[in-house]
Amino acid sequence: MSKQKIRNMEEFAKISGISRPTVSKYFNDPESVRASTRERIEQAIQAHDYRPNIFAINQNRRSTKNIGIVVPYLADPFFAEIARRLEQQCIDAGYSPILFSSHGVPEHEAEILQSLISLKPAGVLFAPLGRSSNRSEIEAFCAQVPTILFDSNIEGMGEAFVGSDNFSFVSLTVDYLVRTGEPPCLFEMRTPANPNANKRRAAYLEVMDRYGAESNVISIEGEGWEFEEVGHRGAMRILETGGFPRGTILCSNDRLAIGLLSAFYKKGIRVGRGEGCAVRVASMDDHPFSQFTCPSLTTAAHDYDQVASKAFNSLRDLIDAGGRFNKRMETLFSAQLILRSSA
Amino acid sequence: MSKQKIRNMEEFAKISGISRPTVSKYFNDPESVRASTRERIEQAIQAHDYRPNIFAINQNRRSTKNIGIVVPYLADPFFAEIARRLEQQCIDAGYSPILFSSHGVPEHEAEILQSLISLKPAGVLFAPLGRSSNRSEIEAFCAQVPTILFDSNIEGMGEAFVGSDNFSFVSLTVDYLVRTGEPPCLFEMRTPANPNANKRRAAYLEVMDRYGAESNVISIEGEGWEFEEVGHRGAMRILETGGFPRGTILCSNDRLAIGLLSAFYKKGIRVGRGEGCAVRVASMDDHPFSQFTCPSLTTAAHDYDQVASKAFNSLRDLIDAGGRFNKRMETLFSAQLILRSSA
DNA sequence: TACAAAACTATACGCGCGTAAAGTTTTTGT
DNA sequence: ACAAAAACTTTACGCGCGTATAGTTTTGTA
Repeated sequence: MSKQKIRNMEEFAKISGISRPTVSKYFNDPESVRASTRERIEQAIQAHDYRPNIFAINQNRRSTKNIGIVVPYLADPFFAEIARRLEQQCIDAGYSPILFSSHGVPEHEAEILQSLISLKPAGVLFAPLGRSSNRSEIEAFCAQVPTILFDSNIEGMGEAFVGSDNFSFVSLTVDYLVRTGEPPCLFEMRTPANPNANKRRAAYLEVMDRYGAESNVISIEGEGWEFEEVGHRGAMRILETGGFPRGTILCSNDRLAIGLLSAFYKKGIRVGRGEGCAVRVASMDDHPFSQFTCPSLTTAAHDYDQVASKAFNSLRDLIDAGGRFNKRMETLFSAQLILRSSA
Repeated sequence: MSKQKIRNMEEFAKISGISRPTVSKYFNDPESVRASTRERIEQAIQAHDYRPNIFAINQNRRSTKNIGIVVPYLADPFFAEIARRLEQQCIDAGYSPILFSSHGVPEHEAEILQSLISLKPAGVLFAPLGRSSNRSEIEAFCAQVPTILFDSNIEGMGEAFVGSDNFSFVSLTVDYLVRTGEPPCLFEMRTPANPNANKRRAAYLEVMDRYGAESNVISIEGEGWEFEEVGHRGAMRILETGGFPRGTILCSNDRLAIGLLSAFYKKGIRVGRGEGCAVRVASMDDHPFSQFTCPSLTTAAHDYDQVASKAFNSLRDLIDAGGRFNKRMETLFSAQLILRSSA
């Protein structure tokens, strides 16, 4: 540290012996000043620990170095994980990520978008709630702020979409289940919050058809984002009223599977591919906890890193392109089959 | 909507027919202007959808309406939950919460604090990493920004601490286990990230002593915040080298217990209080997923709502008091025993 | 050594708002 | 109905920085 605290760039410029406009130039892009100048400034920064006032910087700029990251439900470790990767990408590239969770509530989502506009972000990485989202609100937002959608696609919204190829999730798992046993029934929510679930259902029907197998969709009731609870309750009801129609179940997502497995456990029904197992369960997402379910969950994994990288790079391109793409691109990454004990 | 977009408060004032200083006064506190004036302004807001420039507002203010929320590891649903409640409290009180996760990395934590200073928050709700935190960094931060610690206490840091009473977690669970069976051994990490773990160990030793029972602490190796993984690996090693010393295990936290239970499952050892169960497991935290473990986890629950409310209200008091308390207060909430199937 | 290009300095203005001071209008209480 | 209080309007300045312009110094090159 040193004597007195510096109040503003004027003072800092004086102390460092460089003119204010040049100092300003440095903070906007250190490479834009002569190496010797850069050194002197950086020495002064070290010595006096000065940072330009972020609010004054952003006041005039049409856009800032902020990047908004919006996820639908942060208490879901899947989103926490993907958000973590996105944050890191932003920081590495010199942006300031600001993280928001809609907490499963459409009104929160809309409010988040509203306040994001005030923050004049350079761009936004946005995973919408899906079905319950306020479409017109999102549309208005995307018209104002360069936005990349990820995870949940909403047709036509944002300048691009980056996510996972739901068809590959289903075909990989169904293929494996058929190859090693029998075609599965599908365990899902009747009114899923997330559009991926609908795509997975459609994929299931198509894949089963391709195998010439009869499809069998079990749609359970339940609203909201507490999927484990919904899966558990739904499974309990089924187990108490005749049971599942097949000994092989494909679960629409891992959180639902966690609830399903806990129901099987409670009923004393052994799940797995080994001896003495009554039922096999596979699922989709490779949720961070799916490794520790009982039994551990055979699942199709998102490529977290690829999705995060591609989403961020797309946003970067979008920012460089001035906020608009000629064509809305959709990038889908294939799933990877993770074989564990449940199927 | 209406004709053209309003650029600034000057224009907005003209259109609404109120002078700019009065409009400014309104935005600082709607109650501070005459009801009739308020109505005219609010009508104009509705009509033209104007919001003052947040950066210009914050530029001059010594502190803003921002409240920083910092948690050590957001991929842990426990912190996601508590963060959600804190966010809501902030919003309800008219503040803008800004959420950060240290992602288990001390350097990130320090950087977060640095950038928080730039945001001139009215206050910060801070759950530090604990052992690995950079103490002097945190100390310097707390000297500049009104800060309330929660969840993890670091002696002397921040103006107050709000958390859970670790002793009650241990005494409740041990008491129950003793009453219905035998005194437990303690399953924990040797070098826990979080200071609560140390308090729980101390409480365990004290409580066991009080019962005249011999304590037995099993400290497993492992670093970082992937507690499930650590718990699983640690438990597997123990099960493969002689097994646990007692048939009753108290786990230092639920995430560790999730790993432990998955190890028992893998080894075909039945956990629970019922017939044919070889071992009972209880734990602490009431992690959002502990309901869906196999078997469901008997645990001591945090009072999420109380902790969140008290932490926020303390911060509010702190802000009202000008950023300093005369005395550093520590508030601890007692645990509540949640009986499920594992013990 | 000279000379153009690059990088700098000095000066000045504007951004959108907070806020103070002085004067004017409206409201309130009696 | 009237005075005091409250709320308002007008005017003006400052915050910390981006950025434009014109002039000066440094750098790279021949």
